[in-house]
Amino acid sequence: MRENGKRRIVRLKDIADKTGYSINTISHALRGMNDISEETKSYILKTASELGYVTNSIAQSMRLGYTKTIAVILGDISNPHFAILTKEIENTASKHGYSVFLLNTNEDEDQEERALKTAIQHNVDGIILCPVQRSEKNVRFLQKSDIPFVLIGRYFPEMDGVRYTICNDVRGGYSATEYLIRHGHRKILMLSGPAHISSAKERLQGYRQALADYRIEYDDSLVIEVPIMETDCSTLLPEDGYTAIFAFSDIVAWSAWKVLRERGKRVPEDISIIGFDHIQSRLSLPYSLCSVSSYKAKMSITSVEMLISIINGNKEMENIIIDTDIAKGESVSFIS
Amino acid sequence: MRENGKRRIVRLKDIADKTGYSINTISHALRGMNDISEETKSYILKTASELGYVTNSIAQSMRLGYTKTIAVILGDISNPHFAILTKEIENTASKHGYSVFLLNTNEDEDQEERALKTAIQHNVDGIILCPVQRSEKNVRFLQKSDIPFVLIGRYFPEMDGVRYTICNDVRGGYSATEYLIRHGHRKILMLSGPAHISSAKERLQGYRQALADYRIEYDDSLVIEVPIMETDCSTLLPEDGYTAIFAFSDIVAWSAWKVLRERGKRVPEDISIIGFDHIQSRLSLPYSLCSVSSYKAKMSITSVEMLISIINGNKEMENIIIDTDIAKGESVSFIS
DNA sequence: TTGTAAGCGTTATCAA
DNA sequence: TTGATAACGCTTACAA
Repeated sequence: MRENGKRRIVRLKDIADKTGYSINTISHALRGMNDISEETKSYILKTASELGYVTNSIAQSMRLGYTKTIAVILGDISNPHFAILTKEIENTASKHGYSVFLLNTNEDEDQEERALKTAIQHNVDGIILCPVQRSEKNVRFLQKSDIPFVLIGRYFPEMDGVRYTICNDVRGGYSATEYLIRHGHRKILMLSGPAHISSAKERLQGYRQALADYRIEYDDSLVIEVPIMETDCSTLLPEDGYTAIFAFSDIVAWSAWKVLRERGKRVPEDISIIGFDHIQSRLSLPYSLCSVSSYKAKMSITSVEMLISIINGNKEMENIIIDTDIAKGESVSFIS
Repeated sequence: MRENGKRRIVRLKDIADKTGYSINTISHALRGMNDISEETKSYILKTASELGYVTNSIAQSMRLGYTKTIAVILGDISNPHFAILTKEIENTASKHGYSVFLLNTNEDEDQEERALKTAIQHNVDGIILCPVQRSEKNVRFLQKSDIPFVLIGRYFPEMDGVRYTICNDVRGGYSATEYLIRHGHRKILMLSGPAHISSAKERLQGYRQALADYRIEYDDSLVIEVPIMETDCSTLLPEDGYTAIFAFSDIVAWSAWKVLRERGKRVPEDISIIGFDHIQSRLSLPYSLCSVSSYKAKMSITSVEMLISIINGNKEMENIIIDTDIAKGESVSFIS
């Protein structure tokens, strides 16, 4: 199959040579156009499959101007939350005939920039991006490049014309906090994400709003910022001063639970915990973490469909803000 | 930036027109070749970046015959084990200048076939595949297509010339079982994976080997096959007759733990559990599952480097079988 | 119903 | 040091 080191790919020309028809006829026949006689068509199809022909979409793209690929660019696919999103995105994209380039940013702005350039270089038709949000730079660059894109999970409130699919983080943060308050908690530790990330900021905002509504004084020392790529918050978790924790993500929540347990504290008897993302929707674990569920499948499907719609020239897109729910779990109890 | 609906991509020609040089000169300058004077070069580079030029790798591929892309095809990226592998693969690939297409098979042979064809269509330079293994069909097809590929995590013992990176599943299964035996267990339930999957078969083989070595009679009824895409094994788990469980994967192990807990059994006091994959290397969880650790990073890195080596024409590749270790956890105790 | 030729954006060959 | 031209494999407009 190899000739002088280079892989021999079967081309239209090979089928043409074999059948005696022209390249054009082969092309038309293979795409089932109705200007080729049934006879010739089936003869060509047979020969093509005998030779093991597959469309060369590189050449096709060259001619047609699109690649039927999208890029999915996010922080870290090994984070279950992103993994679940990506699964649904790939699935939906594939249903629509699109293939997915996967690129990690590791939440680093430079890597994000490189990822975006890689995507553009490969002529992807569109990009789904969970932005690092260190600054607006990379998204501005994207905008200028005029490539269709959709943000997922995070957005820039001040940027106009940037489409996004997010969940209602303010509401989610609010209901998580409210849920704890209704269980009698008043000293609620917030393990927040970095302030430059919109979802972190808005969950915190929801937290503060709930405190205010329930006339609980906001205490600065009860808000701790956990780095976004951190999986172990042992050094960050205060020894005491709170009866409940609201964590920015399930990853952080589980880690906090682990640290508490190592310190001899019981969950939920001593400390209640609520997380965000509900990764247990995919992962069957013995102990259930109470979590704000963000409908990952819906978010993924919406973002793909939104992107494809933009690719197809639709200018008037509504941003999508998906509802959240409390997924109850044993990590929260009434205060004793 | 858009003209009549189509995105305007900056081409070499645009830079040529702007600077007055020929396309050839631009191309050489941009690639830093030393047959262009420094003056012209820097002038061209400046203009290129002003216009926002990025290489069109589609056109480049067309000409050069390679795409600098690889496909990663596996069962389900939302499975943390695969997610971690994929993260490392993408990271390593990117270091070597390759971009990654992500394709899920959902452990279905037809979807696998479609994924392979999609990959080939997009002219990937190589494929990393965790095969469905319903049959040898798709891998035979791959072999015939002559595209470089490497299997990861699973292999076909009877197929010659198919390169793979796996962990030592027999040894892993053996040491897991031995570990339980040394903790006094003799009635060990094996929650096995489907028999057509090599890793499942070999872990089971290790289990049987260990039983034999320790003179424990093999009991057919203690081996249960859990479907590979199953995340909930509640209907499959026997009520009693065992004091320990060896699960094919951590996913299954955690699920079993959950079911046991729902049934009022304590882990490890009543039942000990050991899993496989050690996904807690990435995920901080309060309760630690004892698990066979399979060095996912090493496996991923090796598979990428192996693939790239094959792409570069290396014919003599050794298959890699990676060692396993027991990652201790509180889910196993001495029998009481 | 089928064939010819141009063109997508790049790189390589050869000439100036 | 720079420029003209062909070629990669495909689709499309037009010709036969």
